[in-house]
Amino acid sequence: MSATRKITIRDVAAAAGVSVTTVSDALSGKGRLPDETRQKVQATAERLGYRPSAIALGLRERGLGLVGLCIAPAGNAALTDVGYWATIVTYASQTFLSAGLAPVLLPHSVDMLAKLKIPLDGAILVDPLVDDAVLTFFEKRRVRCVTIGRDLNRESTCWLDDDNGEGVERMFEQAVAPGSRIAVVTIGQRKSYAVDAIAGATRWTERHGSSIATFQTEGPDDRSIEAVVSLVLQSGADVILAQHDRLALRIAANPEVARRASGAGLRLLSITDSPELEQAGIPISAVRQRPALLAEMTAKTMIEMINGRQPAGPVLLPMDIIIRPPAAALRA
Amino acid sequence: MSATRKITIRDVAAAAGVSVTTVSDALSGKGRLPDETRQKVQATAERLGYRPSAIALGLRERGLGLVGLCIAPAGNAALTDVGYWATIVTYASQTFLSAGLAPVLLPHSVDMLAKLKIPLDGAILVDPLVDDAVLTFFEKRRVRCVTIGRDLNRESTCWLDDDNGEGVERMFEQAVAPGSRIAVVTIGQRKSYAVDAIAGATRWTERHGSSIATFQTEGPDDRSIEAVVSLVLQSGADVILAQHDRLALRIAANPEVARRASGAGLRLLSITDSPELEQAGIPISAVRQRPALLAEMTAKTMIEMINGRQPAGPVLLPMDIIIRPPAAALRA
DNA sequence: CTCGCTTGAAGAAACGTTTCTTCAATTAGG
DNA sequence: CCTAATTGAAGAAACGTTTCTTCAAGCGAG
Repeated sequence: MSATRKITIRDVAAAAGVSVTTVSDALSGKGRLPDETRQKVQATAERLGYRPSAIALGLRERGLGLVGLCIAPAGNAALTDVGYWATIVTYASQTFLSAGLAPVLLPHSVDMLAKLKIPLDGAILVDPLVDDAVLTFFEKRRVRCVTIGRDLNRESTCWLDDDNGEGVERMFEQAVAPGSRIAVVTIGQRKSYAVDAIAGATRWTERHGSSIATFQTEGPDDRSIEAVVSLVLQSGADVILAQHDRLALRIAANPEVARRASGAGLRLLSITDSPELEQAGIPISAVRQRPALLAEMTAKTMIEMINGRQPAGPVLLPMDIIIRPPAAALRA
Repeated sequence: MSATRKITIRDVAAAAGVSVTTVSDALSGKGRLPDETRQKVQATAERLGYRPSAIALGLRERGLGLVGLCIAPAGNAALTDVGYWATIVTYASQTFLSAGLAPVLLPHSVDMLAKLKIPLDGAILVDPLVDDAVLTFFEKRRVRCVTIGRDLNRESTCWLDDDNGEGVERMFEQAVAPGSRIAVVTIGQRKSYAVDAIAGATRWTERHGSSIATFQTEGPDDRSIEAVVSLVLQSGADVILAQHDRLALRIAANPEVARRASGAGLRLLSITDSPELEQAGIPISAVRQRPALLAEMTAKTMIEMINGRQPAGPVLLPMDIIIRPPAAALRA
């Protein structure tokens, strides 16, 4: 420690008895200098423990190579709670670091962001909300931004996502009988992945002459969910499509759902997959997202943008379909 | 987008027909300016979309408020795989952000770090290796560093950790009968937490006249572990203390261990806890680490250092003890 | 009328680099 | 021996701010 003043290039120059230009040239291997001078300067710099100031460098180069990583929260979940996010952070960071860029973890709060005085070369926003304020903040500050998923009320941003629409459509193709009555259960804020997934399901129903109805839970509490589930059951649905795995598990916990599902009179599907679905009492088919690949591609898009290339339009990644057939089907 | 040159304070000054000083004063609320001028300048700045350069600011202020977060890998595990690390990253980041500092995710690789030209105000290193090269790198660059756990071959760094020694000692007090024959099984690189834990166990044995023997596996593969376990069993140990939860689970999978443990003739303990231990076939007591608190305190220590206060010596956090009594004891 | 105080605003230095330009001294060539 | 080219090294500008200092104009008081 000991607040020793930082050693600058001027200190080295003075100590070596040369000009700052000479020091700069000697250390960077540029300019026209005899080896003798070069070595003398290098030795002096070493002795003094000189390190060039990254900030001064950044001032010249117009950028330090910092990229933000920002995750819009879903409810009260934090990075730790959602493996999907942790995977994205890990892989995006890795990609950035390999390119010599440093990933900065950003809060999804305009107030906190405003306090951070850091020169971002770009930022990735994961799961933006509708009318996302952070996205607006980035636009105002002219920070390049790529999102994973999209802000449903915004046209302009560059985004990537799993191809949830195509994924769900394909899952229906494999797991659902034509003519089925579909019930979609949504929960929480309107998210682009859910919208796309429902669009995919709708395309399937249009092709196969099935019906589709959407149910929205009032809240994430068990009572609201129970209420919606009983509505769904009354509606005579053959197939329930849940917005995400946690919701699917809660729906699966309903005794009537479990009874009908085990008898193959009901099929439970989820728009997102997770290891926990494996453990559910009844089979739950799902579309599996690919956060690692998604993160890598998003980071690469960001790198392209930083290097001045025009970003491509939206990119949609094909997904894996996880079919967990009902016991009845297995027996057949 | 569109590589439009950045708007500088000079542009605003020219557009408003004033000097840069006036612009700076007008926008920061300092200086002596009539409201009229102030507003005119503010309007011009707004119109042009002027944003002060964070780098230029940083150059004056000697620092941008960037703190590194670096995790020394254990084997091939990444951030995603270890909940402990994800928790640390989450909570440390939160603490930094609340203090207006921006957390940067750093690789545990000197080569990659050297390519990153960023002005770090400090860094946290989690689980440093013995003779950790990254720690040396930080020292050379004069980057303030706090570690979670410590480099066993280094005296000088400021570090915090769970109090593994006291924790294990207390666990023994509660779970182990005096006179027991203790076998400690270690795996992988020598880590400070394991060294401390073994020291705690040794203190307990010295007080209670028990014996302690240490076994090191050759590698992380099942064969090496089996070999060590059979040695341990031959040694007639009553108590096995495993270096971490994953190792404990593998040891628990040994049939002979399971047999003896279910009969209360053997007690299996682990230096680290995890939810998976709950699911093990036999009871495994453990000391539970507190990554959230640890991360918060470490981040606060770092903030203190950045603010110029002398860091305290090592800080050890009291741990929770998770006793999972053998079935025999439950019956009694 | 002039001195001194206040007000409004500009100039300049400093933060730490790199790079472009300049310049003197040395060497080679005719 | 004089000119031209080369070599070694320094000067200065630029990157974008903030802040300390300076300065002129206006105004009231003596």
